[in-house]
Amino acid sequence: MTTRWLTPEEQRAWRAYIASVALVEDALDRQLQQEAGMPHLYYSILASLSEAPERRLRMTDLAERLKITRSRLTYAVTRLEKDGLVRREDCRWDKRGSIATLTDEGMRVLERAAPGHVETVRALLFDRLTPEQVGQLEEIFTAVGEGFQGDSAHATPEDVPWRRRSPKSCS
Amino acid sequence: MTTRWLTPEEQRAWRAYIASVALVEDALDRQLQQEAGMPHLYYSILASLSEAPERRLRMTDLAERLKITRSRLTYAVTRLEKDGLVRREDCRWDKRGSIATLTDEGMRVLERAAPGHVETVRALLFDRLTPEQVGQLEEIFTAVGEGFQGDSAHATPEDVPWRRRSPKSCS
DNA sequence: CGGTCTTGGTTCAACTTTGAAACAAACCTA
DNA sequence: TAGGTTTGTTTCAAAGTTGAACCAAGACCG
Repeated sequence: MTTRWLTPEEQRAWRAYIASVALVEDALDRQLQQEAGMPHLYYSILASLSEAPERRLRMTDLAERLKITRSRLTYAVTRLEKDGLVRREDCRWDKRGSIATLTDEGMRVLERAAPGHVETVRALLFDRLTPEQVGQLEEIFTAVGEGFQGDSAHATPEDVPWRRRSPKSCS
Repeated sequence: MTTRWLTPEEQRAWRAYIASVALVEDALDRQLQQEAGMPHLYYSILASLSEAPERRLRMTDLAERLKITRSRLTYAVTRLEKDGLVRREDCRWDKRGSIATLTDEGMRVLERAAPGHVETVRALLFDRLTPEQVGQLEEIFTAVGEGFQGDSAHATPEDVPWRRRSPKSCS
């Protein structure tokens, strides 16, 4: 089929999207780097752990929640562990497993950083949207996210290196 | 003021947004890496140049359009130049200036990669949205983008390292 | 059991990004 | 026009990311 180029409307939407997303992520990274000494992803790792039962999560589960590669997570957790914000423990049920646990110190850092982070998210995003737009935002990205369920929906329609595993959380 | 935490709706929207944006960017990067041997940003650089008059743009202008730091752009252009897709020229009007020009080879690479890229953008985003949602998407991110006009709207409300310069395009 | 395949994590090298510092050329301004 | 400031760009080291390769340890199967 001959390429279905973007319509003018789609093009405008795409450009606005690309530009703003980059700006928002950068601003978030800078804000957290300043106030908590870590990039947004690292903050998200702490946040995810804080919400998990016992503040613990297996590496693979954590990687999946955050939609990042295991390799990237390994690197990040190693750093957070050095900073004393996260601790690695062995999984007793599965000796291959490694469990990341949020330390008390990590929890404190997270709690200290949270207000500023939320404030920034508001300033960048929600304060600029109407309540209806917030709803639309959710619907749009929920729909987009669903495109990644099960299949890859991109590049090579085959070879997907990340498959969801069974939910044996081992906690 | 005590922190205005996110409401449940906002929280859902935020999470859907964060997750999907990451997935989309990753998918885009992989697709372009496979088909064109370069990440999305590099493709965008070529695309921006291709639309500029004479396919030339000053580094700073280019950086601004793409919302990236000059340093990041320098690195990227150096790579693209090595690959022969972009050429650097001196600006005659302002000897400090450096102008990036898309080479014919760069144009060819861009044209070869474009169909696949657009197809991916569709598969990931537009094919999953209704026409109304496309409109909403544009409005939402246009609004968000406007938050970055002139002020910094984030982290340190002062020190903004990027100011818009006068539009002497020097072409 | 013994062999094989899969899964959970880490490692490593190549690449990219970041932010501060360094430069050099324009621009004032007294 | 000398001296100081701003602007355009690059450089450099530290930090982060990527993807392939590797190493166990579970799971399966005959």
